[in-house]
Amino acid sequence: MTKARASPRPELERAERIADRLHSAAIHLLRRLRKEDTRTGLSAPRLSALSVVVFGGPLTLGALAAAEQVRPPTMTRLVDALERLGLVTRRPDPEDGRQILIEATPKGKAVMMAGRARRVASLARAVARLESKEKETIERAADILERLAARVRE
Amino acid sequence: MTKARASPRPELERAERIADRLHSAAIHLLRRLRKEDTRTGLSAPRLSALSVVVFGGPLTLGALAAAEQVRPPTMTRLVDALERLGLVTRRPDPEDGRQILIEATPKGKAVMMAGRARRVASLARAVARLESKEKETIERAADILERLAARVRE
DNA sequence: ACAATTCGTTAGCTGTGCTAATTATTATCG
DNA sequence: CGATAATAATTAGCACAGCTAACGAATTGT
Repeated sequence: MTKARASPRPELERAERIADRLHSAAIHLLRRLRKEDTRTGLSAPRLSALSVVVFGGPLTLGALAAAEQVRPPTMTRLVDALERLGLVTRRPDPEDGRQILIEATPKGKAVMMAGRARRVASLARAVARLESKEKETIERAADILERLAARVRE
Repeated sequence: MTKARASPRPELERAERIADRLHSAAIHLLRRLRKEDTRTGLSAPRLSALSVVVFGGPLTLGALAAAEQVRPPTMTRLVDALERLGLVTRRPDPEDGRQILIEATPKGKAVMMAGRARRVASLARAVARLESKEKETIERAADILERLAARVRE
């Protein structure tokens, strides 16, 4: 705030304009990538949950539900489906009989990697076609967006 | 860049790394913003369809379905719901009896604007807290992301 | 004029999200 | 130690969103 006289409004409006476009861009981007995900034979929520299990090691159902920002009953059914498909296993937690530990099977890891590769590849091809200056911009932007997401409150 | 000797692989890997992080950032961002949307009393698909109707003037059901990348039966039910809520109207196309024209009511416009304002505002508050250099980066990134989304093929 | 196409709807399925209630286990406290 | 409270996962039952297939009404083309 230096010389700007009627400062608050224009600055907020600019932030709103940016916010609006970011929102729209994020929607369009994910809409395209979701189609790639379906080729794993897994829906988006299942693939996403599997991803957490694969990379996040064995974890309890509650922890997985929290990570996926979903209620436990929803996660119970997602895990049911993944277990039927032989992608994860349930096993009792040796230290707490109320909990279960969910872990990825080798098949689960393989499916996950293949799916991720496909999805990322289609976006990566588009990214690779950008000018190198643009590439730098969105590389920095990716970081900023993560921090932004974490800070969006209420 | 420049001095890289084994060029093709590293360049692709870099694109993949960027793609992966963009994907993740977009997911997290939208996950947060979706919560804001629910405060309109409308689900995300309904709000999104309403947005197209409000800003895209009267349009046919087929056109709306295409815009939302959804099949006609799905759109029929979304429009049913929006119509029951008094947010849009159906009226026959005077030039083609097979088609209908969907238009936003004043109430629909008001709800849309209020919802958009809330959603954008929460993101805008986070954006406004960024350093001005970061703001510039994501402003440029928003454009690039849109073009990126349009170019993701296959 | 009649056959083919197009548009929207209906019917019926799968999947994902929720809350409320149940069951089993662990923690707490008197 | 034992009764009670709290916690973890599940089950039951609801709403909504996506799909394909099938259908009726209207338009287009020959």
